[in-house]
Amino acid sequence: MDRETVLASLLRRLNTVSKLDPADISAIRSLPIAVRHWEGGRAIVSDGERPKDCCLIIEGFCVRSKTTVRGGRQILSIHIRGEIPDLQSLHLQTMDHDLITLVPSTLGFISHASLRALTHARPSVADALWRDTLIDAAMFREWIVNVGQRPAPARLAHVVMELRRRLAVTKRAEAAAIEFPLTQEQIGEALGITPVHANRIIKQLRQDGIVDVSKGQVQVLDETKLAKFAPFDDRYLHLDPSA
Amino acid sequence: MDRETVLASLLRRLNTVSKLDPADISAIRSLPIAVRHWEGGRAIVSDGERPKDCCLIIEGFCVRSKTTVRGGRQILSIHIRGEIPDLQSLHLQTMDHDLITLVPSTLGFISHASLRALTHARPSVADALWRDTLIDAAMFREWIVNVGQRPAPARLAHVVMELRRRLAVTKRAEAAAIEFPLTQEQIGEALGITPVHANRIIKQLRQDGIVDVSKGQVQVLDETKLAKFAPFDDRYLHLDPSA
DNA sequence: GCGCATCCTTAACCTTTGTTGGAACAGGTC
DNA sequence: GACCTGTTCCAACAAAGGTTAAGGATGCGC
Repeated sequence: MDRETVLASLLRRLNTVSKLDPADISAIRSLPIAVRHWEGGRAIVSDGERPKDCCLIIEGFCVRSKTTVRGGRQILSIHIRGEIPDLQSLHLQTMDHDLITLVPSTLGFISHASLRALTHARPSVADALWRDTLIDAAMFREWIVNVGQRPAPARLAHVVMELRRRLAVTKRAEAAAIEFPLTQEQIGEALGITPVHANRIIKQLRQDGIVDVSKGQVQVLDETKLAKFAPFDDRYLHLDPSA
Repeated sequence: MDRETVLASLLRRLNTVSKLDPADISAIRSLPIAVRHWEGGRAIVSDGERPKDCCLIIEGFCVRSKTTVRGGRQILSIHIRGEIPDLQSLHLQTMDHDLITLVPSTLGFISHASLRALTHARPSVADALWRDTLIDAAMFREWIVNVGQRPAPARLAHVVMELRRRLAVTKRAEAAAIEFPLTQEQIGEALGITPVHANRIIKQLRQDGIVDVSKGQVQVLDETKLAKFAPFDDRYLHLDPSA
């Protein structure tokens, strides 16, 4: 994997979310990044561990999740390329959840040491990364609303809308279909429902002609119906650095 | 309200959560803080606003919440004294949720300008505040698990356990009772259930001799039963700066 | 003391979601 | 081809939680 591509995916994300000046960008460009490939369905870091680096997703999909004592698993967020899903470990040394690949992925590891040196040398880069973790928190807030307030079918539709909006930034959301590499069991874990019920609502959304969730992707069947069924306001994603 | 008391509540929180050296502490001490009193049930900042300062809770209780288009309200977190519930607005200019007092409260407002100057001058203070916002996110993650995975009675017990643990840090959790100034409707909004159902589970927990939620407080009826009913691991609160 | 508003409480009924168990299908391996 | 394993799909029944409606308590203002 060529270093220019790696940096491009990182910088695209940071640039859409914050304003970076040329000096910041060149400082980020000189960050050492160790590229590694990862199988699908494998933990990158697990609950209780103390990682020594942060993980940039160069290509692929990851989820973060927590497991309860009763064995239930809750998916907390879905991550796409360009994101650093465990940036929080920079200041929260011990993981309180798992980070897992959904599909075979290319990852870039950046040591805490080099990140800390960078943030201390350049407060404006610290601000950008800080902001990134705050957007993470904003997405968790919306996820709470999703699980707490919406009926199951609307929950699924909302997750689809969000992922679609985020993929659009990376220029990879084709008009009507997006990648969605979750099994029905994982969809259940994301929405706080059983896999059986996940299957029911997927069927229902398909029959109602709204979206078709299958084979690792989502086909939007009717844009208008979807927008009506799951009203989506992307403000919480804070994609505009000046707003 | 005497300035020393104000600083004490802020520093206690930051000190239990991060390691601050004497120079950091004295820099924080010189932060300008405008103290104001607020009625109960009133918004401090609302969704869509662009506040110019952050709000320290000196005395009282606040919640953060989001309202859906269908009118449902979801409480996202409960905040106690010493906390800065909208620290995130430092880098996320536009609020994506509301911050509301539950009871008459004393608040300290600290301008974004002075906080930004401080974090840029002292990277270690920036790290401490950054860490604080990351703990915020960790609490949201646990809140997602609570709403997504646990049956309603266990959800309530978990919220009680968490608040109890956090109040203990401020030395105000008496052995068997804690302040819990939420109406049953608000409890429902926190747990993602209707007020009627909130009433049902409160009754059940009381009858089962676990906790008694009433009159703005929670009485723990049986410590052992509670611990068994709602196993609680406080790791996600990241109260130990070195862990 | 009366009236008003807010909160707590309960009951009956209905809808959504969970549980159990099993069939059908695909991809991979021997 | 036969045999895995993981996934999708489905049906019947049970449990949790939502809805509606209404009565009782409590505190506050007048």
